[in-house]
Amino acid sequence: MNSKINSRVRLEDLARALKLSIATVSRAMSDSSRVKPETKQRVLSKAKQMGYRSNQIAKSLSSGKTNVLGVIIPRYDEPFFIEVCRGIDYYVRKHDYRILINSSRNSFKYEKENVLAFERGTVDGVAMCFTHETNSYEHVEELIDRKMPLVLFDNISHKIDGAGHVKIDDFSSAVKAVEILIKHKNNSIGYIGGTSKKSVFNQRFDGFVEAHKKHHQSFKTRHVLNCKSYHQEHEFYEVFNFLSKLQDVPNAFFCSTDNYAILCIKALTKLGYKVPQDIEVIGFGNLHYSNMFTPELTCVSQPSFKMGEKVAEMLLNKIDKGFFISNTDQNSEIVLPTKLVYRDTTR
Amino acid sequence: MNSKINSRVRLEDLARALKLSIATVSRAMSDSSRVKPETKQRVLSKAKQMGYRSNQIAKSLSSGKTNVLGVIIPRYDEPFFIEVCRGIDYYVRKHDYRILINSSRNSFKYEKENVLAFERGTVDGVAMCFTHETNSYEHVEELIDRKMPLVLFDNISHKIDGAGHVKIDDFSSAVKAVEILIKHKNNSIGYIGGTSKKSVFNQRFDGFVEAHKKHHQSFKTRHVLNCKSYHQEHEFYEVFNFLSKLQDVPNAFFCSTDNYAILCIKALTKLGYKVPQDIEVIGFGNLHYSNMFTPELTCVSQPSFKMGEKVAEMLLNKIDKGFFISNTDQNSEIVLPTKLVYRDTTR
DNA sequence: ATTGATAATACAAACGTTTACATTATAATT
DNA sequence: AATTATAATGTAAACGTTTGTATTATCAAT
Repeated sequence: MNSKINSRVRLEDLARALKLSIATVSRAMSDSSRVKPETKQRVLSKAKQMGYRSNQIAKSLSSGKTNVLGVIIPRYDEPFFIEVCRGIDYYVRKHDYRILINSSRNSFKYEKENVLAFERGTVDGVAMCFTHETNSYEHVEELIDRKMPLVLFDNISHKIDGAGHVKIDDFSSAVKAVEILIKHKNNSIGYIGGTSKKSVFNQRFDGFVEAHKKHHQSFKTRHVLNCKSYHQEHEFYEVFNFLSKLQDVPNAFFCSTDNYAILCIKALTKLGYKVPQDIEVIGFGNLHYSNMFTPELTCVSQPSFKMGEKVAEMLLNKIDKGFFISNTDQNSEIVLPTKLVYRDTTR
Repeated sequence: MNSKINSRVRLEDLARALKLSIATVSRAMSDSSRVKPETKQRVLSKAKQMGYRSNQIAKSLSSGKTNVLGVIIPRYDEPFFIEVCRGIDYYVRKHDYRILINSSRNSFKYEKENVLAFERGTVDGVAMCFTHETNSYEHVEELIDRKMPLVLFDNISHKIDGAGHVKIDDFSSAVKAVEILIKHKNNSIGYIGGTSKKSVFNQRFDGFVEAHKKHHQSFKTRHVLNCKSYHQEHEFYEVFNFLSKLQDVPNAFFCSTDNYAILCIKALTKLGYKVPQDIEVIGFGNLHYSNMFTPELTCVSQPSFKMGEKVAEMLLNKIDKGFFISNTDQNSEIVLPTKLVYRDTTR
């Protein structure tokens, strides 16, 4: 069985040493009003002396609470997700919770595995962002059926009944960004973005389209690139290839992430264009390294840390209340504001 | 007590439904040879039908194993640490483990809290990197006393008896990098790095000194900067200030991280210098975005993902063996090789 | 049929807590 | 001194597993 039992101090050991019952010791440790101050003091100092550490597993089994939140992100190596995790962590620590992060490695299969793992009782609630592959939702619906508090964030194409939703308005944010480019008298604007399988990217592209429509301007399909690659280097070549083959390079680009914007600028520079003098570029995200580049990137700033905090807040509320905020409830969805950060890649 | 009991299917429910004992059902679920194939089949299909999910908490309490590894990193927002986590995660998943990441937020106080949390039985082992503030080690020694398998990585100034150690050779890597700059006939080389409180930075600086000594070349103390800031923007101004005040800007810089190298290049560019034509720069780390900058960064490549894998391997070995690889054991330390990646910031 | 071996299953304790309920101690009131 | 209220502590069940040991079933050999 348990191989470490011999070394661990348990409530029982404290109880024996103090000639008290386990119950009293337990209550003393949790500062219950039912044990007298003097006894509490004795227990506490004995606990310290004997190096007692409560067994969180036993506590969890008994109380039905783990004080751990599960977080499922599509991948580790995208700073946005880490930033959201940081926000979640920051918030929940104040409430004595910890987070267990699982990456889906960009695969629906792993996403399902991760959800399954969280059905095993190791977490009190789940925060989650879908991969680009996800287009069926039985796995999360089952999670909800099992009464697991769930909050979804970012990349939401599809509202899930019983889950909370935290996102930004990708569509209008994109509209605003592209409108800037239009107002700057760019009559030919290109779009470079990630896979069209990902809902957020589609919404940002739709915003790109909408801005054109709104201002009675048109764009060329050949100026639109939806990248398929996942590795940094491949992505760069995809962007570079795309741009180098164009006869008529647009005067401006709207990119669906900062990463694409940076790659776009790099490729344009390589092709002899100057940003922003010849061509303007706007990114999306505002990663912490976006202002380390020269020229510093103009972009839509996405409140990733804040998003994490909101996700956490919503999730802890759900856990607390012990019931489920319904989809019709105004609290089931939070849309966070974005803002445009003007830096050096626009004029 | 537990508020979810009503909904959860337990072994007992399966047992009752199948008119079997809990023990048999438990054994069937874990594919024990003591239960006959036909019964196993019945159990499995009933489990599926009733939507049974084993309770990991109960399992852990009973078996003394959580199948979770604790990982303590100084901070989330440094891609190096995330990359190490990714390596750990990648390795341990193959062995049915998960990781619980805790950030110390660059503070020794939180680091101790994190260690304490892991003494509560929620993890089977701990992987950890010290913050720059850490210079006392009772907390980890206590962890070891409590028989917790422990592997330290990166930033190790001080060997801890009973712990495993995984690192790179910061000193020689720095020597090699600076030697390149010397071979390129740079007779004046500067150093820009992080806080001298952090062991890895000291070791890299010592390498910088050693390379000079080895080649009978000297450097000026006024060409050395140990940054004190922690925020991206402050860091930039610190670097920019430092450089703008110099009468005699060196012909080359060795920076103790990629980040400083990038900030250094940005500052130099702002001051009108061309990299690498006027001034060469070498970074340290090889972050995934180091080659997105123009010019692409020449740097010492640190095998962060690999480091994670090695940490994980060592930790699982310790857990398996159930005993402690002593410090004298050759297996208690792994030093991973680095390599110099030549890109565009050197000639 | 009886015996014996072994396969299959059952019983019950253990893991370390929490907590409802029961008991005992203490102090205030008569 | 007896009664009562309440403060303090104790007893034991429960949380859902695993696993050592005990029991029963099965079947081959006599």
